[in-house]
Amino acid sequence: MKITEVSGKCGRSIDTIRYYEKSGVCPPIARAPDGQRRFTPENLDWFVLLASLRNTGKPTARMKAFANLYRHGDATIADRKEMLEAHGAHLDQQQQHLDQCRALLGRKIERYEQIMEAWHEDSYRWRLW
Amino acid sequence: MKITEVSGKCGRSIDTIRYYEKSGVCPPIARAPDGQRRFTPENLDWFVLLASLRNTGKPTARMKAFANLYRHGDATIADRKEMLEAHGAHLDQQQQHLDQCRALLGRKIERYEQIMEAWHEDSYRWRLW
DNA sequence: TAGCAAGCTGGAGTTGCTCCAGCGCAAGCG
DNA sequence: CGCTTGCGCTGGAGCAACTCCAGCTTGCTA
Repeated sequence: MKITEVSGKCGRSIDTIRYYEKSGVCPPIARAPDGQRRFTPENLDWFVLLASLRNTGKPTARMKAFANLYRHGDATIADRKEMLEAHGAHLDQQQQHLDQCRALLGRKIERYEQIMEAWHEDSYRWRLW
Repeated sequence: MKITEVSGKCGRSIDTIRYYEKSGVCPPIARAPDGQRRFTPENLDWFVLLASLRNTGKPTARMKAFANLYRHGDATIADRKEMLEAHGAHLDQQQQHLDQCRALLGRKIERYEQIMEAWHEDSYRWRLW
């Protein structure tokens, strides 16, 4: 698989994918004889997970730690499970932020609507004089 | 109100609040004679909104645009409402990311649990030989 | 009156991208 | 056969949004 395909499937830019390799957030990618990257399906899986975790705010440093455990095989599964569960808690926090923001936005928009309605009422025109 | 109080109430660091003023994301804050910032309740409101929008990924550039409209009074209310509604759409997208990530995490954790259970079964011990 | 907490400023450092110039290679086309 | 076009590569600069720090002032308190 070439880089544009991976980019399309995981939803990150080509530059970002190269950056991930450079900074060690993913294992080194195999190269064709001319130096182009050739991704395995397993590589793709990794980028899909990576993208989803980054979408929800996991720092790449923690992803590196995760990648490190992964390299050491099944013995680290308990640790990895713990890391994913920790991210689950983070998701809950983000959900709160989302809900709070929605509520705040709702109130603001409602207030704006009230003001705009008032523009079309006599009471408002009176106040102008 | 002093800066620590605002920091506590809007959930951003003191440095971040100063940075927001420096970069024009909020109106200039009044100063006490000795140069310390003194925040009005309206200032606080602004930071609370700002924090909520930043928590959910609104870029500060758009916040500056919003601040600009705000400075021009009620005539810009329709535009401001539109901006907030646009952010609402962004929230929905984030919600999708969250849900997708939760699903992915759930699948991964489930698989880890299966592997860990297998460690305690004879079938696994057999495979070792 | 000394010491400590809380504030200030300017500036450097960090994270996570993003963009760009300049190059190689391979395919298609006139 | 040479030429253009497209895709890929690298190294390095630039950027957003913080974050941290040194070095200073001011105010309270023991």
